[in-house]
Amino acid sequence: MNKKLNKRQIILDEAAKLFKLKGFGGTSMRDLAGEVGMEAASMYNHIKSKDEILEHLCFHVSNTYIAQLAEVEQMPGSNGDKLKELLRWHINLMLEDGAAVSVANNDWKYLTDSKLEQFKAARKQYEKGFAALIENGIAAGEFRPVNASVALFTILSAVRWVELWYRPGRGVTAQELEEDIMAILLNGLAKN
Amino acid sequence: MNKKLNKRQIILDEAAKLFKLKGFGGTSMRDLAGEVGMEAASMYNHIKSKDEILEHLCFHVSNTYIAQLAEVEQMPGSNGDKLKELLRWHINLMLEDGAAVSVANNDWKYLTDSKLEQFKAARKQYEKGFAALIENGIAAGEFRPVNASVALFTILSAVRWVELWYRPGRGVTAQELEEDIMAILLNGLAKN
DNA sequence: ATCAACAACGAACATTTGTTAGTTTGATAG
DNA sequence: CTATCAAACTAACAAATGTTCGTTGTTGAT
Repeated sequence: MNKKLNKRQIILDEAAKLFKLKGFGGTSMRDLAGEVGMEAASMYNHIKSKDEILEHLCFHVSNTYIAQLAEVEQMPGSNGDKLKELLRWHINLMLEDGAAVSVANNDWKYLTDSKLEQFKAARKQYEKGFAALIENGIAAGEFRPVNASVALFTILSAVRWVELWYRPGRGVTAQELEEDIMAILLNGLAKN
Repeated sequence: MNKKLNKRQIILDEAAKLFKLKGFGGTSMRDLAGEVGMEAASMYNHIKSKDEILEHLCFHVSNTYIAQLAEVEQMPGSNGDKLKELLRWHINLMLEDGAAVSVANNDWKYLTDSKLEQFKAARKQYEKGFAALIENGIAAGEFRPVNASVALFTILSAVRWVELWYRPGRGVTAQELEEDIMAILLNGLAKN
């Protein structure tokens, strides 16, 4: 049974890479099977359907997001500290699990019916919590008085392309990346 | 002949909307035809193929980008002024022609072979010019000394989601949007 | 040695896809 | 009225897609 979970995980991991590279619609089950090293039909011993793969990847990410938000909310410290921590976490997640995050960012729209609604709800929940953090910071005088939604999306989307662009050993270190992104966004939001 | 160009334009516009909504792979020619108000086969009197539609949308955007960059480069003023102008232009393009920009941002990977290379080259050219602008600003002491590539992608991707999120009349005005995004990014990049 | 469970396979399926061919319609110019 | 020509239609195509079925090894416990 250990082996079964293992093969399933391989399929999921490989799917994340392929979906990121060619998109959900652009990746056939035969493509994926080729990458995994078996026939397409064989994969159905480990997964239920192509949709299930997408669901797993998307909700794995959204669950992680929400869990991390809850953790940061309970942290001691100023709103600026919390935002900093969340931002740092986002960047690192991109560096560590970028393929899955990319799929959740780009291919969630191919989720089916109820799962789609579920995912959108999860995303909205995360965004609401994140926006509240910014609003609190503005109310406390820590942040520049901008529209919280605008700040939220500016920050979230700024982080998104780390994964599409960053390649280790290509002139920029991971630490430099983290520092510079955070410098721009946190100073941008800081009052004066 | 006027009418022919018109119908073609309708198809292209509707395709941009659908591709943005459901992705290139998720949109069938029959879907598109339904939206346009004719049979799928009839569209081939106006367009050459589904790929041609994608190519048109992508290169229309990349050409606009490059033209605008050239214009800004010739502008008088500091690097900060130029960056500000380019940023403002980006935001407005998102508000005016967001569907096409979305397609160029998300579905360019489905371009075929030589067109794909061509598009990547165009994008690289734009990024290089944009990065040079930032580097000049840093060298001139206008901007905080961050890695230019990191700054570039932070800015470019921050702008990307305007289109996915912004809906007129939903609490935030276009002007507020523009002001706040620019405030965060320009202050973030500004020295001190 | 036997049995059961699992995991891989080849073949086939029903659909959907982009696209082509041939035909009909409808407006316009002579 | 008729010839013309673009633009729409119906029908069909071959290819690709996700998935199912029945079979065949393979493994581990009894």
